[in-house]
Amino acid sequence: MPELPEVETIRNGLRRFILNQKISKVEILDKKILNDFPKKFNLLDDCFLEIDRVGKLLIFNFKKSSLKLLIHLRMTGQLVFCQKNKKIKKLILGGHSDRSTKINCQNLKHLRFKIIFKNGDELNLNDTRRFAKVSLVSPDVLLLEKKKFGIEPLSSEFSYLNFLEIIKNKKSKNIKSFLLDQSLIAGIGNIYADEILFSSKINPIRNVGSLSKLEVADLHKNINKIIKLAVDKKGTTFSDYVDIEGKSGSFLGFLQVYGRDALPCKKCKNTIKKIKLAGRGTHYCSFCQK
DNA sequence: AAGATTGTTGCTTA
DNA sequence: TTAAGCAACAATCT
Repeated sequence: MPELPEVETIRNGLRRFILNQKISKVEILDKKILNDFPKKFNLLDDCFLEIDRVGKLLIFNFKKSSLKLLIHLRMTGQLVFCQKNKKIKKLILGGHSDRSTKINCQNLKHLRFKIIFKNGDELNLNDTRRFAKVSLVSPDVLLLEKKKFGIEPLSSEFSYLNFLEIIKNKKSKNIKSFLLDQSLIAGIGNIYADEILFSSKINPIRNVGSLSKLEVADLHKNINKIIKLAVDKKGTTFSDYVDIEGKSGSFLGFLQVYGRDALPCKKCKNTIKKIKLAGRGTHYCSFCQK
């Protein structure tokens, strides 16, 4: 469930806690989540120098090793930072709003991967459904991976002109699947796709080619606006997320259509519809979105 | 108790 | 060549 804003929130949280901490051990508890991982590796006494993000993918850079640790949380992955002897013992840095997966350091049922630091702190990867992917790869492989991603919606690359360039070759594509396509624009998932389309007053069943110039311009603006706002609010899907000040992700209160099936539209009171599109539950207001 | 859920890949069909 | 649709992946909740 974590989309760009949630992954960015996780990245910011992690940077504050694990950078420059000496690593003492890497534990693999479930091999299924390993994607591309060497049998032998040495990260003892190494540490994380910086954490990057592309789309929904986290990229961990080491100080000594040239290898890159890649973590994709997919749908139910959660990163939990556990401090050994501090006031804040647990810090849930990712995951979803499902109450059943309230995670803590002692809940080992869904623990898949773990990094232990020399001072006793731990970074745990929990994942109920085991879809998460963890890789440890060379810089070359990372470059190949990065090429699969489209433009970053919060980068300066995401200009109106570049957006036109992306959209002009996809005229026959459905607008919702266009937004969800990671190779075109990186990081938008189901929640923000619905919110962006509501904000742009565009019906999700429309074809890209049917959009007017004005609608395309509006859509471009709203992709940036919604994603930026969601990052500011530290994401949506963090029922249990707490940052160091004890604040949780608050975009939930800003949602206009997602999860509001059969509820009145916040703008016009018309009933929000829910349909299946691009294989995903899609929420929209048939009055506001034409 | 069947169906829905979420992200991504991969297959099939048009 | 392109895109839509669907199953698969695994676990859990409704």
